[in-house]
Amino acid sequence: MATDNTTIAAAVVSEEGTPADNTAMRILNAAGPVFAERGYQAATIREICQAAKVNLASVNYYFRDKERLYIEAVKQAAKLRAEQVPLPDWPPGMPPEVKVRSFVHTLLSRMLGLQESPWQVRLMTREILQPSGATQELVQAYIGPLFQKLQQVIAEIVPGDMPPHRRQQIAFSIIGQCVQYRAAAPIVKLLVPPEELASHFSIDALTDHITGFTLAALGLKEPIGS
Amino acid sequence: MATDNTTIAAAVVSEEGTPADNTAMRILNAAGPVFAERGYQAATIREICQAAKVNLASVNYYFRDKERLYIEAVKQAAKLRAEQVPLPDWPPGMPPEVKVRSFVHTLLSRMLGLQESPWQVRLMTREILQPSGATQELVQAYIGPLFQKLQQVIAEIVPGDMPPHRRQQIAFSIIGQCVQYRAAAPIVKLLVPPEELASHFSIDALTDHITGFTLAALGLKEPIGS
DNA sequence: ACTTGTTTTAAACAACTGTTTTCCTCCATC
DNA sequence: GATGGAGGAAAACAGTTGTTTAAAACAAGT
Repeated sequence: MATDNTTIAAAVVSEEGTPADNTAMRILNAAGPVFAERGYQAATIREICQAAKVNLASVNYYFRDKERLYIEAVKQAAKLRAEQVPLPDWPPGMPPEVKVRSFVHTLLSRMLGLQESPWQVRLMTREILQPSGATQELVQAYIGPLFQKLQQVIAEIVPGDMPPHRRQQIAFSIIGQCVQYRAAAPIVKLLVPPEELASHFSIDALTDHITGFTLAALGLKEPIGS
Repeated sequence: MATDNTTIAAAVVSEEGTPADNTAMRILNAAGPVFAERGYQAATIREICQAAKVNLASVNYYFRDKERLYIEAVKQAAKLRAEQVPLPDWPPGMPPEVKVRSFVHTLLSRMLGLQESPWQVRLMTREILQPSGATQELVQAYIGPLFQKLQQVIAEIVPGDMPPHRRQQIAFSIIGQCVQYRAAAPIVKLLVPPEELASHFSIDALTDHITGFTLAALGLKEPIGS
């Protein structure tokens, strides 16, 4: 017996540089993209096992359920993406405008990939929109720290006596501006002419706009209309 | 035979005040909430028929497929929601600040319901995140007009020589701030203490914040930090 | 070599899915 | 009154699903 309790993931992911050759790891790596592509229900264990080149029964052997496998896949997606695009860490004395900009850039880079959004992000987006068990850990490991760090940056800008809920609203305003280009990507594509998409809705162009919009709202920059 | 081609919906929804007692209409009304709740794959025809109190074969009789039924359900959700919360229409001479505010309020009201978000919105959110055929019509009938109208309001504020892609970016910044409270609702609930949620993240409170943030960014109002 | 516990495999299982078929009931038309 | 087509009801169908079983293969300890 390999699966005794909740420490499945720890045993599966094991220590750092796993060559990912053991069965459980192969399953986990194959499951992420499939879940991201098809969604929880439409994804079949058979497809995952085929992609991982393991036997059909392996999923139930190593991860008890389809659901447990899904949760582990979501958790690993968050872990991977946070490693790929770590939160910025600035030396002391860095001006807040720069922090906001790099923060926005990090957020957009996490959401949108270089080409198309990576499976990790698509899987997490799915989970966020339709919570199914892994949301809480997702927030704790991935979104929570990000949210806190953003609030710290905001606190450096706004007056000290501003109530915390206002800082949270501002943080959500920044996050919301970034996130939608992932969540509503198909719609953005339908609303914006394709030639403008490439030039003015790239990560860098959007970083410019969102940073400018936000800093203007906070009084650190001229308003948008010059 | 009742379903011959693409004019199914027209025949089903028929003229205006349908008493919704005919079988096809009962199915359509029952399908929306079920699809919104479970998603396309997890929703079963049997559950829909049971909710509509019609025979199992009726879905395939009136709508050919499960997929056609789904598309019709999405379209009707957009139609219903647009009727429930129509876009604002202002008399000439109304100052742009007021237009922005009422627009934000409308957007938030569409997204968030009075209590919890209605099934129409949840279904549309699903479709947007995972396009499956009805997205295009959804954009044309529901999101497109909204986007255009918002750009008109923006055009009244910003300088006339501002390139169109900048107006689009601003429009997305406004929409993004609103939409996330629907798309990422479970996460907002996890990040914000519940007592603050009710008081400072209601539709009215968020309207105040987002309007203020946006108008400040556009130079129509003082920056956020007083 | 033999035992012991773990992993892998192929097959089977039972439940559920969308869809189709078959039959029955109306009800208007000739 | 007979006829025919449309609407509805129940059953059956064919395929897929997650999961389990039972046997085989393997690895290591003695």
